[in-house]
Amino acid sequence: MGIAERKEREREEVKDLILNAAREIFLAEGFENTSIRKIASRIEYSPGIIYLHYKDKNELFLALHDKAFECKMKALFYSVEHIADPLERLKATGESYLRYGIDNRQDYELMFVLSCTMEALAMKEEFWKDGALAINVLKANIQECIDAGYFREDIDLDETSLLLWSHVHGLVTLHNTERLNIYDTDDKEAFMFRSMNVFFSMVEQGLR
Amino acid sequence: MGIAERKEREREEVKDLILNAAREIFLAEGFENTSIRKIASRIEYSPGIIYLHYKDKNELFLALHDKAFECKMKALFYSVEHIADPLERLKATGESYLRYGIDNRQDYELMFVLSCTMEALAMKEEFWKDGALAINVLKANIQECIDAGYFREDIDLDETSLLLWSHVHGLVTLHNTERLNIYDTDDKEAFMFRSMNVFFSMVEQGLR
DNA sequence: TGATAATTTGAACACCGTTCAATACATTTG
DNA sequence: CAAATGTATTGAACGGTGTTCAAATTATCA
Repeated sequence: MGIAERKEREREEVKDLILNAAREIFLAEGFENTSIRKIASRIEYSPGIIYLHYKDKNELFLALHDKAFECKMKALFYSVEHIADPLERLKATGESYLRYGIDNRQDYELMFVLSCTMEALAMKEEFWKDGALAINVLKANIQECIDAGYFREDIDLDETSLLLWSHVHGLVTLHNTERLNIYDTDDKEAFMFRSMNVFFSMVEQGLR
Repeated sequence: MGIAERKEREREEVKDLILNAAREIFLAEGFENTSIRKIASRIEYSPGIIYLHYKDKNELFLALHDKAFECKMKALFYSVEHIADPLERLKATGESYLRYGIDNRQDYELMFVLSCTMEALAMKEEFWKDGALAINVLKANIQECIDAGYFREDIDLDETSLLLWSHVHGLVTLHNTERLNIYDTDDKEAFMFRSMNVFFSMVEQGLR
């Protein structure tokens, strides 16, 4: 029965078409300006088609979220995998995260800010697959730092990972929402990275 | 010339009416659901009236932003003013900030997340009055910690204040956007405060 | 080829921010 | 006091939004 399979394949193709168009518009124009009608007209279908593949706009953006997460988080951790020293790798991860967050605002918003994606997620059971994975890599890295004698042994992996994550997340979001303008600095990015250096030197000394 | 003054007073009254209605709806239903039409109908005026007092929706929200900032930041710093020890006061400030951020999501979003307010601000010249003020209090507190011998003398006030701010801001925003759900904890709030304690113990040891 | 099933459409609904000619009201003038 | 002027407010209209669903189109099967 090759016919049913072809149908299924064609369905998936349209679904991908939608997702890619959505992604393109989203990256170029942001969440607010990515409308169902725009997506539909870009792929030369009627608006209704989207609702035959995604329950609503939230679910479409959740699909974008998942794809970005899958792709970008893997790339992030992969890019620092070669660094043998766990503390150096931890620092490099933070720097890459910050770099990525400010160079890819839309993606970052999709993954870590927008709540429409979380609303869609809450409707599902499979809570956090890739997200949990990323946190696990971070926690493993912290454990390595403990094992290597950089950090003392009694620190909690969850608490410490949140401590690190919230710091870089805070930097990215303050930057991306223009809140760093209160600081009277010419080069905001350099300023952030300097602040991050202070943070890491503090981590190095303070978790020992 | 009492007549012109009365007119002016009436104008201000309507402007305040708008602002208060906007605030009420915003607090109850969030940014997305606060529409010009809803605000107008609540105060029993037509939608057009709002545009006679505010250039657009962004400027209306900037007014809400300014009011929240003026009121809430003052209250925050005032609530810890009595603590003599600078390090203890710094910790208390962080805890109050976190507490406020998660107990008042809408207000927090208004002050530190929404970019519509920043877009409206960018159109104005008077950049950051209250915001800068808040950062200055924080920087002064850090300076006191240096003077009291808690922190070493060569740390940079700007970098360190950003370090502290971005941490608590990160915690609040991760919490408020449901991103802490990746952690398998029952009590997210307690978890955050524990993480913050680790952070402060790290600050204490790492900035000395 | 005709009947049936699956796919896709696009008009319709109830909203949104924003504008602006027209209306309603207040004040001043004759 | 009435008419004329000036000001404040209205609300319909414009071009958008997410979403639904009867209807039209297209593809498969007998």
